Amino acid sequence: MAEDEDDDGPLPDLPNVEDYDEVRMRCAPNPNGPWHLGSARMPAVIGTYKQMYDGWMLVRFDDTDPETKRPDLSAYDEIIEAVEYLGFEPDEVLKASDRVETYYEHARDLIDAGGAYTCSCSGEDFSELKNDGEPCPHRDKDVETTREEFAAMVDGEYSAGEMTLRVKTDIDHKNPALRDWVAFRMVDTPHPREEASEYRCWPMLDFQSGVDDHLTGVTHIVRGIDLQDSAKRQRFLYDYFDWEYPEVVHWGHVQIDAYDVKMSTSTIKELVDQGELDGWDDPRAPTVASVRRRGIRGEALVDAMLELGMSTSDVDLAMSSVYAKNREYVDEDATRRFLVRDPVEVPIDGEGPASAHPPLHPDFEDRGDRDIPVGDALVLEPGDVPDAGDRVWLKGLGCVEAVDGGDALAFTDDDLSVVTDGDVDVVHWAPADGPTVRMRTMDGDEHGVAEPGLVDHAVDDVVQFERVGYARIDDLDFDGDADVQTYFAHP
RNA sequence: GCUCCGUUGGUGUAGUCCGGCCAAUCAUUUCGGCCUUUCGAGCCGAUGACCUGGGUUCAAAUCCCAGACGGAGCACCA
Repeated sequence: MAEDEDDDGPLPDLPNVEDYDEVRMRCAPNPNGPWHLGSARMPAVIGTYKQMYDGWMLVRFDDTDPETKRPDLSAYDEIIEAVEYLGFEPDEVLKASDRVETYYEHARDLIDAGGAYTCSCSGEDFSELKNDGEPCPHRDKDVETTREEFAAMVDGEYSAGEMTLRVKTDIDHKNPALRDWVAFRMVDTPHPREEASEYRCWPMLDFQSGVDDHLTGVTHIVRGIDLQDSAKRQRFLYDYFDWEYPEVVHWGHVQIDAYDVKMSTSTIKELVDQGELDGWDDPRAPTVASVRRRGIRGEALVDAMLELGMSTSDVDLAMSSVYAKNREYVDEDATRRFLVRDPVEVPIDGEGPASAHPPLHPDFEDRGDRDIPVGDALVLEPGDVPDAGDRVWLKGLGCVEAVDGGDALAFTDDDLSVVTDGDVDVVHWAPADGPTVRMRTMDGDEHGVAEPGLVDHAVDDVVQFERVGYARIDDLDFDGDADVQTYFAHP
């Protein structure tokens, strides 16, 4: 890879990079729950830009709403873990709820600059005036009164809804979304973090994030189109403070196919609470934790996210694209194993080998062979059981024919040519007394019997169940309804 | 209603700023073939797209106008 030049990297260039000594970016999640897959796009892109430009990345928890987007105390760590799983390391981690005093200080400065006023209008009243381009009666309040009332807000002397601090922008700006927006409001519910539980006066995102971006020297902001107007609102703030606004790039929303569950933190949380999902890492949940548990590499997710590019239109991420990327990472290390789902037990008689020795990995013969005993009965998947008189080739073992009206199998003396000629299908199989397996998939749990060697793996190994697909070994000491629990990744 | 933004094959993307080299790139998907005692990988091949209508021009995916469709914001959410 070329080191410099615009030799196309994995992402389009950020604007005006040459104007800055260092590209500094932030990933600003709301810790109101663990991450869904869409959230992974932010660290994937920002982390990649960090690598492209040898830049700096901050993870800043924008946890300034203790009520409607109430932080989940365990989500802070889970989000950092998710970032690391994706392969990135934040240079710094901040929590907005630790920085409330800083926001207050800037609010006071803004008030002194004549840039804000306390307002006791109800939401509806203000909205009505605003939509007509009319100032509210509080707009011309003198600075001293605003100072006092803001101090009272900070002291918690108002209840929710009674008082706000508004930034004075342009009350008849042609875009109604930009007119005199709220910078601080009262929240009665204490913040779940002990350290922040006394605050009642909380900044809104546009204020908090605007101040923090400047204070942390952020040069490039990457965010969703839902925050398109944010930059425009914050520019008023930056003008009052005489700050330079960072470069901004917006992208569209991501949808992910293949899931029945809506990709929204609140929806997933609800399903988990109701027990519809077995936690955030349920394979049916469109979450980072879920694909991780399935053995999908963070890098694969990142690669697929990067292919979505940076367009502002909404995009659909095909999980097949994630799977394609993941195969490239895991195939080489994925030991081949047999797993027979919905096993049908069939006795096997006649003369034949006592065991089979297919390779652990066909591309790496030097890794050795498996040892699969045959016994007097084996299991096949229902669709693989031959009808009476038909033959199948038991992979690694040999050709068998259905005898006794289809109730048993007997070895034939056919050689491999029957397979290469296309007359006989090759199927996977397992001894009937092999370890039982529960395999969790996006479409529900499957049960099966595997070859004995499966228990020799370690947790977290990704294996390839031949003719089934890749799966991660999850629990070798499973106390549920099987000996081993696995999570299916993808074909 | 007001204000932004977007629209290239099934999916995503390149190209659009500075019109011609674009009968449109790459990836994925799907389907064939080769190889293979699975699946995958690998190799070969196929299907498949410039939202619509006008205009400018020798020439438009690219510029202009209009429209359609889609998304976002107009919160004391982030």
